[in-house]
Amino acid sequence: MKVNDDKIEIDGIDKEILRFLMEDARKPILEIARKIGISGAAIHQRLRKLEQSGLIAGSKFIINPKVLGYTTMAFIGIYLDKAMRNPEAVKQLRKIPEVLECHYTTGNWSILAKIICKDNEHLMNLLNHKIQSIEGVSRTETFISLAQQIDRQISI
Amino acid sequence: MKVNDDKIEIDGIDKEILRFLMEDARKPILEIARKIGISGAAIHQRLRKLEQSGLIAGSKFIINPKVLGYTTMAFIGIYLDKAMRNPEAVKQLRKIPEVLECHYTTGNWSILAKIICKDNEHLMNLLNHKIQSIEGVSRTETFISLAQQIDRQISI
DNA sequence: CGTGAAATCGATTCCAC
DNA sequence: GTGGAATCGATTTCACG
Repeated sequence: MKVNDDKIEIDGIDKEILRFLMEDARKPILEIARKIGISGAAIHQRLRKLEQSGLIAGSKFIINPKVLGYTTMAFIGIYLDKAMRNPEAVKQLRKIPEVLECHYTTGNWSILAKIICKDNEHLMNLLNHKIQSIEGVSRTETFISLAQQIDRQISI
Repeated sequence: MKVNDDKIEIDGIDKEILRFLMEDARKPILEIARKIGISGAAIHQRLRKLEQSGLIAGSKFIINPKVLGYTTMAFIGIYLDKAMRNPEAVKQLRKIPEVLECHYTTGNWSILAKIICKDNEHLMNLLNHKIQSIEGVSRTETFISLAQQIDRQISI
């Protein structure tokens, strides 16, 4: 899909529509229409515009990992050997389903990853057997999330 | 909504349904029904079960912050004074819309936050004027995300 | 568990205004 | 922007297997 990164005009009505759908992607359009006093057709027109602008990147069902027994979230700072090409390490990380996010970062590490595990033992096995064994990974630093207090998107 | 954290049975059909909807929350149920060879009513029954189990935590439209000019993501490790009650700091962080995630973590910091900014200047202002000025924050360490390579949910 | 049908409502597009 | 028409999907309910 083409993305126009420039000249996006978002008015207050667009924001109201988006705020509803960012909370619940399946909220009925006609219900939103009634709440903000606009026709359903107008909402559809605006949503098409917002999709074409690239502002709406899609929609997702959100899964609660705790219900599947995944109760341990952690951030892993990864040191890579200078010789190692970072993309190869990322390719290996992508194969590990527990890795939810992976960023090239400034600062101490080459890569910062966010991972989800069932428990501390699972986390330890992941670190020792899967992440540490990636070629080029020299060292890792682990920060376990004891509790996530904020989880949201950009405010519009 | 009540959440049953135990005795959740997810079979292969549930997983197929969820995989579709985790990619696109507005994918037509009947389209999913046709693809996996089951009736629409059966999908609805399973979705009700999955919602009641708490596994489905909701659905969201995903907004692309870049289109709004937010191009700089960063992780901030926050050191808090021992005397400071952490919840008060979180309360202040919650008021800062640029803060997308906030975790109590093991390790060096008290808190690890993920934030989104328009640019480095915006990030600097946020750090100097909003985060550093929170009572109890003694020091911060900033890791700018140069590129996010992986962004996904738990695999089911 | 599953189905198919009915009923009601929403989604989506199109069009005339 | 609007409303109406048309077509399709969403959702629930139900009788049935």
